Amino acid sequence: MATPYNHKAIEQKWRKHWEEHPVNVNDGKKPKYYCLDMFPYPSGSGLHVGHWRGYVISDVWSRYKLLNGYYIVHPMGWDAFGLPAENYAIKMGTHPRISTEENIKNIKRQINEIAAIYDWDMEVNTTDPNFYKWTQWIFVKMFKKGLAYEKQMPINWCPSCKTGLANEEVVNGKCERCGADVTKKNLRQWMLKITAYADRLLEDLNKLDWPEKVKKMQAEWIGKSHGAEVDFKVDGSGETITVYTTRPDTLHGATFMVLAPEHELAAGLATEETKDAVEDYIYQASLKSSVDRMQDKEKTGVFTGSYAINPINGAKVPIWLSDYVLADYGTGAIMCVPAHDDRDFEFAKKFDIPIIQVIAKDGKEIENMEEAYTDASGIMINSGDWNGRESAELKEEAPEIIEKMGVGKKTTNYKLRDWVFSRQRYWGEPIPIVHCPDCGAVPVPEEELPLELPEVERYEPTGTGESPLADIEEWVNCKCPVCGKPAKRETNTMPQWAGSSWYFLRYIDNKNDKELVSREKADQYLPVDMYIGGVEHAVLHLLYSRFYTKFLYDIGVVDFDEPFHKLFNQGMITGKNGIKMSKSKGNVVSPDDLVRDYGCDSLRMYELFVGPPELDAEWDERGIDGVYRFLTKFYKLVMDQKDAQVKADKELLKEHHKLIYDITTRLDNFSLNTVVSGFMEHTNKLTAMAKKNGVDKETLETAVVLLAPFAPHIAEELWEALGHEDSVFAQTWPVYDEEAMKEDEIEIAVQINGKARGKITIGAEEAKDSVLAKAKEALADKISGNIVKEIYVPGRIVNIVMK
RNA sequence: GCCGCAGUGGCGGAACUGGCAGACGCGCAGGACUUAAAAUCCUGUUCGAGUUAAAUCGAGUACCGGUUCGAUUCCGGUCUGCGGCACCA
Repeated sequence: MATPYNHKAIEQKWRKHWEEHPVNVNDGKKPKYYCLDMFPYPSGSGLHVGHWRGYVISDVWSRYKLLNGYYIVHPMGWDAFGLPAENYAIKMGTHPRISTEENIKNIKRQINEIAAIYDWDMEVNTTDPNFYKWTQWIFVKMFKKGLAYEKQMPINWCPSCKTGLANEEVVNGKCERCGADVTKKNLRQWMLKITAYADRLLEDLNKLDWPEKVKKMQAEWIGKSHGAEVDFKVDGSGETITVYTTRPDTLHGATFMVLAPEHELAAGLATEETKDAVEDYIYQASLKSSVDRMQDKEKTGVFTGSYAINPINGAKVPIWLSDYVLADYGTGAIMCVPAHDDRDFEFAKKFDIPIIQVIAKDGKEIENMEEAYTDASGIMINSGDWNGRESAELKEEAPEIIEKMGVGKKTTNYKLRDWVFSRQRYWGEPIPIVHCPDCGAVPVPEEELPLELPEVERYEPTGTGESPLADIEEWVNCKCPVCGKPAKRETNTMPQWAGSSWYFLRYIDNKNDKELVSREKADQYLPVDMYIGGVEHAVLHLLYSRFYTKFLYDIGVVDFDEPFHKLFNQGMITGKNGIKMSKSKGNVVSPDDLVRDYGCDSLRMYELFVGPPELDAEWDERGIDGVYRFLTKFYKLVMDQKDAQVKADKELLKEHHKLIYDITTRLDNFSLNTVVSGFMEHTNKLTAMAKKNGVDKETLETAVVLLAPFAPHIAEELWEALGHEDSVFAQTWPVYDEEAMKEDEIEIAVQINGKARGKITIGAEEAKDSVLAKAKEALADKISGNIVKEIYVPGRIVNIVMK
């Protein structure tokens, strides 16, 4: 009788062994495979079983690649700057550096419990000056290329986090981090010109092996649209108002025009009579938060008293102001075609403005229009020269026609805005800029980087729009790097995304103090082959990283312009009733107890077994018993049979190759939950076979190698028990033989009129006639009346159709 | 409002290109071992009818309809849940 499965002893033994004899070694000959996890921020609550799942998935995949002959680049690090870390420190009444260090220690311990093959020599921490030196260096490079610039403008402001936010960080009008309503604040900001990369960010999505959902989200976020700018002269003044439209085909139907209240000409268009109303409207609009403005479904507006001339037909159209027009998209002014746009229609109805239909619907002009006809299909009417033309065609051609007429031009617009890059918070990379009264904004010389974050007594956000760094006079006051005159340092810091936008490049050369990454190493180990993490970063981190990578490609740091070849989004593990795990909800499940009670191998397999890896799953730990029982069974099977001296017969050989086939194909499809059930099924089968005639050693060895990526400790233990001195991870992934899997005889179902009525056993290659004869014989008592049709799908099914 | 994803036993889920729906696991029920319990092993487990037990029959993959010899799978419509976008002209 063999000793029972003792997970504690086995896991301890091999953990120690692997520390001394790593299994993933770079011999310089093997091809590389870079498998990356989204690195965690060192939260105070530690890892929960949801984080674990992601890391288990990436480790299983890494070990699978390892067994396929790759050297695995599989690093881990800490996204330790930023709001979450700082907010946590404020709550705990400690310094973020201290709490961050403590949290990292705890999380690192937890991560080591996963027994993943992370290479800790590659570890990075975004708050390490040797790391953020390069975060600052990238900023300086961007500044020198004109991609980082200062601007005074109303930006998204989180009153709770007391800092400005990027557009991407505002979700449904709320702060992505804390959920507070976002307001506007007029601040001097550092901006990154991500819009300069809009086209490439959009086009290159085609190159990526990413979930369609994420690609679509990015494409929509970039929001490219084609159209035209059209110039409308203001009647009786020299002014011109340019509008942007995607529907220039409807130009004849423009019966009014609307400007955003923030438009620079807005106030000036008022006449004596309208002056008070216009000024009041502009003032009221300025008080509204973006949330209010978004949620006000009822349209408001004010007539300026001025008119514009429609350049296509000379019609005089009233100019209105309304806050449904956005100041920062297009030109901040639109032409309004109420007949063919829902919003314009609503506005025209409310303020009693004429509606002129210019595209026939079903060949007709609509009487008593009740809603806008927004399809760009139909024949043009009421459109002068354009009458009779097809609107869809005209939509494409109109921009050029307008351009030829000299009243506008063809143009393209994006929803993507430049990236608000400065934060009025302490815990971030200082922006390496000096403000000189004579020279203006001057970058800190590259050789002086890193510009270290100074110690402060009070690091809490001020809420004034100034960073806490502004209070440190000895730090703020400095000399201009260009002229040497007294100057002041920039006191804003960078957002959390700054470090995470490029950290994956640094892992492979994390000790290099001359370069961000050596070109030689970059060429050898980059880019990332597989990136695994949650979907919540679809338009934040993943978009920013692509932008950074393209920039670094442009300045020759790396030779690729997309960072992550393949992306996998694992589903979230939630608490009961699908509620997100969080400390405040008190439903966080820590992996620690489960590892202690069931072992790492069990938890690893259970994390996969809970459901398809890409879907969310409610955590219910009762099921872990099943996985533990499976490992116990598997252990017993191998230990009982290892010295049985059984020779593989045909049945065993068949089972052997089916096992390889099932596990490999399911793994290749990333169907990790069914890999686990596949192991259970085959182990049950092998256990039954063991009771009869025993199981051959080769089959046991194969099973152990296949199990290794999932349950590495037990696999290594059993590999040793099978008499091997090398590691199970030094083996190669088994290959199945289709011939060996073939069945001689198969059982198939026989249906009558599509309903299963019996079964017959046939030869694998048996001819149709013979099979049908057998089927009819087997179901003779159920066949009556006329047989209309007999169907045989080879090797699958017989269906007899009767009247 | 628009777009996307999903809906299968008591529960998590499986079913490859249309071919025996419910694999595997949890839970539950019964049994074996035990003085007893735990652990382990065996048997059963979609619902309903039927029977000592079976055989057998009927219904069944959110709902309604269609295509097909045959539909969880394909098509059309409806409902529900989740996610994304949301005055972007």
